[in-house]
Amino acid sequence: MAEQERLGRLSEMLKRRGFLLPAFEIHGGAKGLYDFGPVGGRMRSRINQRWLDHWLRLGNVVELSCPTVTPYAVLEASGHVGEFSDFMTQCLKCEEASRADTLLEGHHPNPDALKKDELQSLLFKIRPACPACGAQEWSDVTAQNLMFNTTIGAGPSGRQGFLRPETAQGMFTSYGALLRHFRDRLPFGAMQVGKGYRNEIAPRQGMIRLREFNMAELEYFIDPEAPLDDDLSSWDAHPMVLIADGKEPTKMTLSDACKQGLIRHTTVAKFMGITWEFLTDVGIDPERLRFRQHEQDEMAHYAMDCWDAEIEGSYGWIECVGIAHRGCYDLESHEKATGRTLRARREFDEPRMTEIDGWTIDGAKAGPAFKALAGMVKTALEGLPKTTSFPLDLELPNGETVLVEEEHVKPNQKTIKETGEWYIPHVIEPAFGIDRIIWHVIDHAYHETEKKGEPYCLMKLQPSVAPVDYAVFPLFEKEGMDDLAWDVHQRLCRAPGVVSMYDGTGSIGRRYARADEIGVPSCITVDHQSVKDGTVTVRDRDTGEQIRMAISDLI
RNA sequence: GCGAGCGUAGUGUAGUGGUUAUCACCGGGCGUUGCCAACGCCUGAACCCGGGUUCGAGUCCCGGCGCUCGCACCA
Repeated sequence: MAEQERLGRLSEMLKRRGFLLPAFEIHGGAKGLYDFGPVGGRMRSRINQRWLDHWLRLGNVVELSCPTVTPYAVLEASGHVGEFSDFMTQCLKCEEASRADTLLEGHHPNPDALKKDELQSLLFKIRPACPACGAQEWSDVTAQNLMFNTTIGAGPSGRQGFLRPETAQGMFTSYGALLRHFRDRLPFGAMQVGKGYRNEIAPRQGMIRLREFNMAELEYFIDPEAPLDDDLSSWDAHPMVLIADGKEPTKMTLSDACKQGLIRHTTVAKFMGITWEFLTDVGIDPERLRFRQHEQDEMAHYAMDCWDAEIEGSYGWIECVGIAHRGCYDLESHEKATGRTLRARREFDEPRMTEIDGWTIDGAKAGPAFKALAGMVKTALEGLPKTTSFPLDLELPNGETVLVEEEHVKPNQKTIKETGEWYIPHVIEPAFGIDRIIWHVIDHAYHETEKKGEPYCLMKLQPSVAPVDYAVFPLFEKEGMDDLAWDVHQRLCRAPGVVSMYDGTGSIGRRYARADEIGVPSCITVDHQSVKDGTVTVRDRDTGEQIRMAISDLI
């Protein structure tokens, strides 16, 4: 209850001070869409930048920026067209909407795989009871797609497309360029921060479920046969709360979790470590951070392992990051759909020699004799041992039998040398919900205290993500203090990456309070002495302590 | 999507059919003070949108949009 009230006060402040605002409000608002306001906008871009910098440290990761408008074929290949469509039906009595496949569970081995008309006819045949009212009459099945539809181009030549539901697909489809860039050497990664779109049926809980959201994803391509030797020692000092596959939470190091086989791949563990580092770096309380492994039936069918970073805040434990070992699913899907090769080459330590000593066809004779079947004959023949004698009745895979004469064949004797092989890389994907992370950074930074018996609000943001670095105040807007303060402000604004805010209205205490509320780490005050000797006071947000320093030493 | 509740200045609110829509914080100006939401004076700003009932609607009715919660959905 108290938690609810705190959430109310926090939301009110975020709106009032311009962190987060409902979008398009003067037109009545739009569900699931938010503005980052004059204060939140800066914070968002800082967190995005921080995220990119953090992963760039890996040294083999590049940043991409792919379109949000995505052709139908791309998302069909990725499985999103199928996966993100729900077939809905409505109870004719109580109008409750249900998923057709859910209603038919138990009446079909895999209703999820059925097409629309198959679901429709099965639904009308089985007539399952409505979970809400028990009636058995259902409307026609309609497709509800969670992706935003759009048309690329105008008129009849327009192609169907979607706004992307994740940034990942653009990185998979750029695989060729990435492989070239990294000179054919794995592992490597591509990442991007950007918008994703999901036409949620019921967006809820403020920033937690949005229709347009900020996401940051890394696709890290690895050789599945490479040794699992990622160095996890830098996190040995930080045991983390892990919930493995439905088990009880335990606190242990990533190294131990790998040794016990809870985390199935050391790169997944390493990314969990980097994720932990990033989240705590931007201000997430490590005590309210845990990793939960997806249970087998919860995981996408192709995924080999998946760990979510969950953060506790005003809405309970919320999944904010997913670290998934996706196997070769994505590249393989795009390969199948396009016929393009999306592979990497692995050289063998020693060339592999294969001795072949058997039979093959003599093309000049066998070709005219078997015509269309010649290819099949060749394959079948090459499978036969050296000891085979001809003529021979050879049974082909299609059931036909052909008579192979001695003149149709010749010995096949050769040595094949292979120096390596092509394989489809596996992908480990950390996917961050930036909005959810920003929400929790704010939630964890928001402190309600008292000052002289009055409620006082302090946003203890990490300086690296605070929306404003410095607030500059003239103690009073006269006697040259205003001009000097404005000069200091200008000087700070000209420094690269520094955000300064000038505030000359209200009492000095009020201005400190306003700065504290949006988490400005340092307040600079220009007073009478400043005008005489060029020094100012610098106040620390969290301690309130002030030191005096020369303006020239500020930056 | 269904059900319930709600929608009034920047924020939080009062207002059960009848003057110029309440109060507080808030914002701005001037002055006093001169380092932690100070004081005085002045001042700014709202009934979500559309329709209906009525002599008269912030208030009642209908529809839309939005918010919160529950169910369902979703990661």
